[in-house]
Amino acid sequence: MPTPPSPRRPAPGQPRATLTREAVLDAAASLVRQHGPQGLTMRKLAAELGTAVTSIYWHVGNRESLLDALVERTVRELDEIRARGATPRARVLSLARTLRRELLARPHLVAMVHERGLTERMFLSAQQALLHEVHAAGLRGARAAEAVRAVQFTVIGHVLVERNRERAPVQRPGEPDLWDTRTAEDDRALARALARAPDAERVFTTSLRALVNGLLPPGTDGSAGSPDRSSGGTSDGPSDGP
Amino acid sequence: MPTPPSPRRPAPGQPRATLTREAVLDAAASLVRQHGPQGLTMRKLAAELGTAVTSIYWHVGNRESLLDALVERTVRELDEIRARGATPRARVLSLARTLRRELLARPHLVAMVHERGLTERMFLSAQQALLHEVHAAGLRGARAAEAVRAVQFTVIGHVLVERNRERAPVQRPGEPDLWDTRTAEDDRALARALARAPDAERVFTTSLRALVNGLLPPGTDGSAGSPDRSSGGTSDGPSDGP
DNA sequence: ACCTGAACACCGTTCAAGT
DNA sequence: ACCTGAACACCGTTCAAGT
Repeated sequence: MPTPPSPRRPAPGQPRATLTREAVLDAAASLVRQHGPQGLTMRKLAAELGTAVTSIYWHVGNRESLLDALVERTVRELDEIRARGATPRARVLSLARTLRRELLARPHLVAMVHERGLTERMFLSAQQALLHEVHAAGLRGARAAEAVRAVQFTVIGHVLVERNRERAPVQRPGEPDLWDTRTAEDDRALARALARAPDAERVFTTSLRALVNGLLPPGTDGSAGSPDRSSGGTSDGPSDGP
Repeated sequence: MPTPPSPRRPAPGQPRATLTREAVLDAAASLVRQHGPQGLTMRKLAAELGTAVTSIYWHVGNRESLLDALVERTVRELDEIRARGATPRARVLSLARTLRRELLARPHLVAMVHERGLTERMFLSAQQALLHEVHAAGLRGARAAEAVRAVQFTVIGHVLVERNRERAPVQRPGEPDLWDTRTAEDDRALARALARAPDAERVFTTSLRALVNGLLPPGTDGSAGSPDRSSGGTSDGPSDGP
């Protein structure tokens, strides 16, 4: 949310307004977003800010605590996610989609959060919100916990794979034949479903909707619209969607 | 680019014979497993091997392609995962558990695979195997693809969170009260289910079993509710691998 | 074919010294 | 309170020179 409103233009050697900790963090975050943590060197950062390398140390201590501050900021940003929508179902979907978008917007920072063991902390607010909706939909106890986790892991998994495809080597056209021959085993629809590289957001929304339909009990939501699936006797696991 | 030298066999017990590419990779992998990629410096590696820093360059080119080779090796190792068990259900579970174990055994290397966009490639073999079982259980087309992805994402999600807990800051005792007050909302069982830090493997197996029960159509498997496994030991995975 | 030390450019960090 | 350059230890990499 806090965007760079800094009036500073990076003109190396040019005197400017006083250097502030916020300005250092902004410039550092920008470098990390573009080139990852190893693209952030104290000397490049100083050049970007037009100061001496050593000035930075006064404001942020050292490189490690600078990265820590960036991580802290990221956690705080992800913590501000709120649900939107009328029904629990819609609100869960909105949470998942927002989560996905925010994670994809800062992959390097998210990776740094993970390295520092703060992934769960980062998800805490979203987890609480998911929990609230799942509760509102009627789930309790272990069932509710499972549902929250399922959504969370699905988001993580999708983001991971998407992020991976972005930086994947060429492979995109040659990919299908990994699946064709006997791999997909006489099931062409499956082969396509697995090998295709379509609109990632659509795929995400679709499979998440299916998951939510399987997880949440029917009837809490007018928009359910799908014929109820019979699950055998005791089994109550998530079914599919449309 | 330097060509790979002939596969000469170094004396098994002896730490110091002639320097070989394999020996370099082994030592490098060991350093990465212990301290992560940034713990691998060419100079430390040379010290470890008892050679001059520059000798390494003859065998592996440079640091970047050394890391590439490590990644390649990791992908190859994860590619060797095989299913075990009698029923599709059991085989899916065994695949997931083996996958989890192998991923947890080399978190840094897995992260490097991901950075290079090879995550999907690394999962390819497991994905094919999962697909085979899901097919055997009777799923087809998009349903089968969804099931494979669900298992895959669940494994990834669990490994991510587990890994995260390992390196998380203290927080373990203070964690529950994040959930207590109005967070878990009058549902104490839920609060405990979400905040607890119990045997991670058990949690994994339990939620995966639930997922599989929900995904696979009933009737293909007689052992639906069998209370067979209660031992804590890791009993199913093939301990193949280098 | 394999190994070596010297040398270079870059890095994070400290510190005495400035204002 | 803030900023600075010099200096140090460490890094990856190149290269001419050894065997």
